[in-house]
Amino acid sequence: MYRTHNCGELRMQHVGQEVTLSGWVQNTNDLGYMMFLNLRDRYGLTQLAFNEENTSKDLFAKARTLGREYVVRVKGEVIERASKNKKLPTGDIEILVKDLDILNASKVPPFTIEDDTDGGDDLRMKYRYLDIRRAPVQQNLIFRSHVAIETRKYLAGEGFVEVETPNLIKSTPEGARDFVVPSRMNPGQFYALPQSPQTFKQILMVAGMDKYFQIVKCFRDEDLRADRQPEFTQIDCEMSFVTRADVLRTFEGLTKHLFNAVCGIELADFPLMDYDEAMRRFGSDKPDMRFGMEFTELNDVAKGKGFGVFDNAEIIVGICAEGQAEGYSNKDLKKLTEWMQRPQIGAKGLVWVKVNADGTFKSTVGKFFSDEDLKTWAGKMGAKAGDLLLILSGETEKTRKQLNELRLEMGRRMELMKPGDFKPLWVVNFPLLEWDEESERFHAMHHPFTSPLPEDEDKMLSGDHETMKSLKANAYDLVINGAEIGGGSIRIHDRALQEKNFKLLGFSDEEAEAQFGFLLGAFEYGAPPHGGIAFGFDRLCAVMRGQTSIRDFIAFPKNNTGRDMMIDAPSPIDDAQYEELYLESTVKEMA
RNA sequence: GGUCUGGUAGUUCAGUUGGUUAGAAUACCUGCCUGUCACGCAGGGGGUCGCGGGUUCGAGUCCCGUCCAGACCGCCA
Repeated sequence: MYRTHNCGELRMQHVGQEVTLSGWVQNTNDLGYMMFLNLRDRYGLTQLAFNEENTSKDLFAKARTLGREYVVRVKGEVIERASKNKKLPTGDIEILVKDLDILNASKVPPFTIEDDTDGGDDLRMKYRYLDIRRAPVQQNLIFRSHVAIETRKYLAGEGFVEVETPNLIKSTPEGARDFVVPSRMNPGQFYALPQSPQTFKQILMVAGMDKYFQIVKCFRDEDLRADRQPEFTQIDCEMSFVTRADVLRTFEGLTKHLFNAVCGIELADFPLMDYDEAMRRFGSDKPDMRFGMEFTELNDVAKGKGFGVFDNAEIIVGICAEGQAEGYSNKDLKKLTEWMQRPQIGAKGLVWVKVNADGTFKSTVGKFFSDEDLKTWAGKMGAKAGDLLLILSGETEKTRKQLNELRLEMGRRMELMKPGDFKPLWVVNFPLLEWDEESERFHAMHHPFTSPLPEDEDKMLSGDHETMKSLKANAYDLVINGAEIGGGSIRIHDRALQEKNFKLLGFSDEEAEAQFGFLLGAFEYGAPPHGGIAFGFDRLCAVMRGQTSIRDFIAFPKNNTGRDMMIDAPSPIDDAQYEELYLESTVKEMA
């Protein structure tokens, strides 16, 4: 037998018992006449004690050969400690060891297996099996498991059926780049890994499954970020005979359940906000609602005073940073301006106004605007004495995006994003289409199966650019603390409307038929009205624990070049594999 | 595809205007230590300063190239 107890459960009540424990050596503490050792497993740490009085010479000598991360089994008696450690749950007791088996030796690990490791990311990923021995990483994976289990419980309770969909599917040019898998049995042909099970779940609705879900891996061959991996997990769902309200109610319920069951947090009802409103008030389709600092447009009060930059701008818009006037010197504001001018943000400049306590103003544009003018601005922006106004101008879409970055940066600097504070938001009525400069055509903002709002259906093929831009989709996103947690839509379930949408997106009838003929065909056999949603599971876990990097919630993540550092993938394949797969040698030479 | 930051001991980092034998902490090894728990004390080993080229009497330091890592922009229907 390897153990009677784990390393986290022994307490005073066990004193006197003979126990067997197995685990890893966390550290040794040799005082000469006696030696202590912490034994670690997933459940905690238990101190082992050896001393000259009660330990045989041989056993003591054997204990002294132990190094960090050795795997051992010990038998001994639980005794009360002479000096207790209040920091450990097991700190009242220790094991007086009578028998010690070394189950496996260990090399000295390249970084310390402690909560705050000294190892860098690179090393941690290469030795991920050592990294996962660390409590914080284990806690994240255990947390993730809880969220998955509670998701299944809740959705099963709502009558959802978990159905698996295939991983080897068909490549489509829409959307993200596909990962592609050559088919040996079909020379020159390729599978693609799914970017999402979208079409399959819709087919399941046509098939009458009514409520489907799946916790499913999805794959996108695009560049990575701290919150983006090439393979990631979604809570994917679809429901039949539902309206938007039904979907939102169900998944607001899921979200509340998860926060409650896993974190013990009661969330209030989620507000709804129109996409247009989110853009106007926050310059983002995923506003962080933990703090205000909303946008105020100043076009009507800042134009026509001879300041050319403003006079020629499509929009003049600002935020009010409460109480920040004193904290920012001219030098700080110059630095902030330069931060805004970095290519990543690309603002041309930044206008600032300090509201002084005596009712005067200090600003970059004092030459063009009187204190009376600035007072009007301050009033419009709801500013008080001591506040700092930050104002951008230019083309509407770009300027709002830039001011969004500034709002978030000020929020960070002013520490307005408080840990433990969760502010969910439904963003609804997204545009149906998005103009793509590069290919000079419209793309589906969500995906091509998203239904337009009913009142927009007739306008779909008008051909007028502005009308196309104004079309609204029955699509919705769940945003928590500025992170997009999930998105979905009420789908098209009618062949004619789906064909119309494909046409709008620049598909020829032949292309539509070749790529999505199976779906169009299915729509002809009694497709019910349906809609759904997908949550980014990794991201949800990270946000629930107040973290931004999803890598810490994935057991074996990839680095920012898409490489698995532990197994060293991707890697070349051998010549026989090339031949078997009928791949050209030119490809081989590049690898 | 682009911008920025970094690469020095097993590890995390410092290293001044270019100037003696490249340091600290930690880890590791040895010895001492009657209750440690970040134990303590004494000693020891450990370096192709990512790689290649250049400038210079002299390069960890400056320049060019390159590789690797990270953050971000593009991209992610």
